[in-house]
Formats: sequence, structure tokens, C-alpha cells
Amino acid sequence: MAGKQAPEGYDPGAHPPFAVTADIVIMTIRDGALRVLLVERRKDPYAGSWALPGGFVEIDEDAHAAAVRELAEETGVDAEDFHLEQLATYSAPDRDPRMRVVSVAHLAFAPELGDAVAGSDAAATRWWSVDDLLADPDAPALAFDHEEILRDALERVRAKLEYTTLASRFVTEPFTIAELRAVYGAVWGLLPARANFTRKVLATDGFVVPAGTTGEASRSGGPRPTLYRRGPATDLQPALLRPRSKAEVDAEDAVRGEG
Amino acid sequence: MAGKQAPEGYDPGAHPPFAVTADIVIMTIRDGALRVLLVERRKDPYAGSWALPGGFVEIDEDAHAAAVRELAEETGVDAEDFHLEQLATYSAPDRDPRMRVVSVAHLAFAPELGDAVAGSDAAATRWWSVDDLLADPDAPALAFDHEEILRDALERVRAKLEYTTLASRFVTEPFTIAELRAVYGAVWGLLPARANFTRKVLATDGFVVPAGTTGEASRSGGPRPTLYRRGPATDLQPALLRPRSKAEVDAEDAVRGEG
DNA sequence: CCAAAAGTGTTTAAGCTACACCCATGA
DNA sequence: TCATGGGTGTAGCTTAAACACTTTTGG
Repeated sequence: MAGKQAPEGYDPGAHPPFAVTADIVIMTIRDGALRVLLVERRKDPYAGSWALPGGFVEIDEDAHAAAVRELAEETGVDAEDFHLEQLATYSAPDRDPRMRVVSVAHLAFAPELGDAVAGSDAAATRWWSVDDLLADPDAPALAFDHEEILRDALERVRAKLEYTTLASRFVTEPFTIAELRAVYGAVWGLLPARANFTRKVLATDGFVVPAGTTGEASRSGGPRPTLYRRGPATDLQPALLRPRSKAEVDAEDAVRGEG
Repeated sequence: MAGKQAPEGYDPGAHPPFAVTADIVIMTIRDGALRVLLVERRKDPYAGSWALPGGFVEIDEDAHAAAVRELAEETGVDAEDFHLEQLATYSAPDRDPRMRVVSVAHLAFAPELGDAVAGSDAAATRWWSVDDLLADPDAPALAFDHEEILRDALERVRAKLEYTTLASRFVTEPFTIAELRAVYGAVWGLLPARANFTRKVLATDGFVVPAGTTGEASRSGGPRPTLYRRGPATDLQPALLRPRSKAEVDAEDAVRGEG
């Protein structure tokens, strides 16, 4: 905040010129997996690489507005419909080969959407499995430092499911408790125990509210599950902790009388 | 992230030039109150106003390094000694009257330090009580959007004491459990119940480790308290929740046999 | 000896885990 | 009628909250 004058050319010791971008990590659950929307870059640098949607912040908007605008321009997705929060800012001097670019990364939670449409700067868009991107050795390297951003986003999402009601942002209303539980399973990699999960969700005031209708029974039978909508609560108190090991929960789920 | 060329003049539709600053909210406990280090600005804009220490990110450093450097230049405090984390980025178009300035705010936790020395851009430095700044109607208005940043920082600190061991970053080693409890009291505005707090701290593996010595008894008597140092743990699991009301804890502390 | 402060014990309530059972439904 | 899956019951463990008691020290 030390005060100097406006720039002309480059006055060392004053403020060097930066570009500022807003990038968006928008996640959803699809086919039982946590997925992130990436765009295939049409232009250099990193032409042909997959990258987070995003772009330069304009002179009359803040980073949040830029994130919303760029996501719509590049993918057709309207982030106004979803929860969107700031994640962190990435400012390594060499993170963009062209010049100093500081990126304000954002994180959005979306229910399952259709395929996104590629904007003019994008050759394609795709909902990538986060697990595949981060764990599969055959996965493509992401542009810039976007893999680091994605890892930070994943950690944030995992933590936020523990102490907020944001899991419900991943499902389309109305939804069943089982669908909500599947969100936790996809994000954490292991399912919370079914019976206790149901009780916890219903006992947390304002997490979900009954929608007044029931869903379809499964093809192989079973009762019609109650449908819910998102409630007004934002925090989970006490928190919903992740189970300790996958084996235990799988075992529980396989037990007869527990299916 | 859409690619364009480096700037010359201003090409609308390409990337507008921004300045990027790193501001630091460095907090400590002093005289029983949570305090933040501010500098009195010597230059316009906001000359004479109190502001967070900070300044422009240089061309060859990231925001974290700039935060450390600027804090040292303006106040003589070396943030390398303390916990320093990114808080959030502030990018409202009108937040600086001169031009577009995006600020990457940082948050640091320091034990009690002496008075800081004012650097060349600062007329003075002062450890302000956070409560006074945010609640007292006679408190001066801070420069830029620094009050908003300070409010966000306070919320972050309050939350982090619940689920991390960062409270120990506010005390000088070696320290007593009572000093650690006073940190919680200053940050939350209410003291955790003494007996249960002691048990919780000691039961959390790696929160504190015995220093092997004992401190001084108070002037009015009492046993010599055990001294501790910070342990390797960073997270509190389960969390240490804040008490619900100030009245209850005050009452508890006033009760005989509990003083 | 008294007040203050540190450390520890105890009782009660609350939450979570694990497991069991019942019921509605579709094949 | 049987397999599937949603909803609920419950015993046992762990943790936290509230309160009491003992001990050590300086005045």
C-alpha cells in the first residue's frame, strides 16, 4: 500500500505492471465421481492443453465478477446459479511464460449439468474425473499451475463437507438422502455409514427440508425414498467427520440387513 | 487465462494493467487484548490514516515474499519467525483511488513483540486493540478497505483457534496453560472453562510438550505452574469449541474453588 | 492462616459407532 | 415370495460440560 504514482513505462521501485486473471474450479458429481470442468486451450501458451476456465479481470469488475463472466463465456455455465467462493491467489513469478500474471482462483459447487459448450477461446470442454486427473499417470498435465490449484480446491471441498452443508449444492433438487450420501462418497472416496448418516442429516436443523413428495423405487424394489430440498443452514455443528477407513464401510454396506 | 500479448498502452479486450500489493494483518496478544500492527501513512492517498502494513509486489517475487519484505521494511518485524498464511484477495475496482490495485492479504500470528519501528513510508506504528478498532465509535477509519480485511482476518483467527493449534503461536515459549487459555479469552472474548481447557490441551497429542521447568508463582500465591513449548501437532481433532455465552464462564471463574 | 492459582477427580449429558430389525416395493 | 433399499431402534463407548476438591505458594 505504499503510495506512488501511476505507471508510465516502468519505474523501478514503483509498482510493476501485472495482469490479473480469475480462474474457476467448478466441481460436480457425475457417474459417481467428483468431476471438474476443464477447457482445452485453443491459443498459446499451452495450446492444446487442458486448463481451468478463466480469463483476465477487466478494468471495471472485481475478480468475482470476472470469474462468473469468464465461466459463462468459455463454457456457457452460469455460476450465478451456484455457490461460488474465492479459493486462493497464485502469484509465482514464472507461472505464466508471457508475463507476470496473478490468478485469483475461485471454487464453485454445481449439481450435475449437461455437457458444457466451448466458447471462442476453447477448443472443447469436458467434465474430468478429479481422481483421474490427479492420480492416473496417463492423465494429461494441466496448463500453468492449474494442477496445484485443483489439488488445493479438492482439499478445500473435502474439508468443507465436514463442517458445512455444501454437499447439498452437488445434487439437483429434489434429492434423496442416498444421493446426498453418494456426494460424500465421491468426494471423500469412502461412504459414511448409511444409518448414522441419515440420522445426522435429519437431526441437523436446516440441512435439508422435506419436499413433500417421494421418489421412484429402484428397479429391483424397495420403498419410495423421501425427497428433500436444501435447507437454510450453512454450517454443520457438530461436524460430520469422515470415516477412518474404506474397508470398514464397505464391510458394513455388504452386510445383510444393511444393504 | 486467454492468451494475448504483453501490454503497450492499453488494448481494450486484452489484459488491463493492474498493480498488485501484499498487505499483512499481523496479530498478537498484549495486555490481555488481541492487537493488530498498523502503520500511519506518510503519503497520499490516505496520508495520516492508519493502514495495514504492505506494499507493491515486485516483478521477481510472489505475494508471500512481498508480504514478508514489506512487513520488515515498514515495521522492522521479521515475519519469517512466525506463522504466515494467505488470507484472501481484495479486488474491488474502486478500492484504491489512484488506479486498479489488487491486494493479496496475508495473516500472521506473533507472540508479544516490542513496539515496532516505523520505516520510511510510515510516520508511526502501533499495536491497536482489534476490539477498539472494530467496535469503538471513536476509533479512526482505516485506509482503503482495510477495515473489511481486518474483519475477515478476525473471523479467520477465531475459527482457526477452534480446529488448529495456532493459539500457541501467540505466546512466547516457554508458556503456561493459563497463558494459552488467555489467548483464547482475548480472541473469542470469553474464556474457556479452566479445568476442561487444561484437560483438552494436555489430552491433545502434540499440542504442547513439557518444557521441563516450572514458572513463577503469582504475587498473591499459588503453585508454580508447569511450563510448556509448542508441540508438532497442527490440527485439533476433535475441535475446541467456543463457549456459548460470556456470562456462564465469568460465573464459573468467580465461583470459589474455581478461581 | 488465608487467598489465589494449578492440578485432578467425578458426575451427568450428549454424540457417535456399530449392529439389528422392520417395512414397502418391484420383479 | 424374495431381494432390495429406506427408515428406525438401541446398547456401548467416547467425549464434553459442570462442579468439587486438594495442593502449593506468597503475603
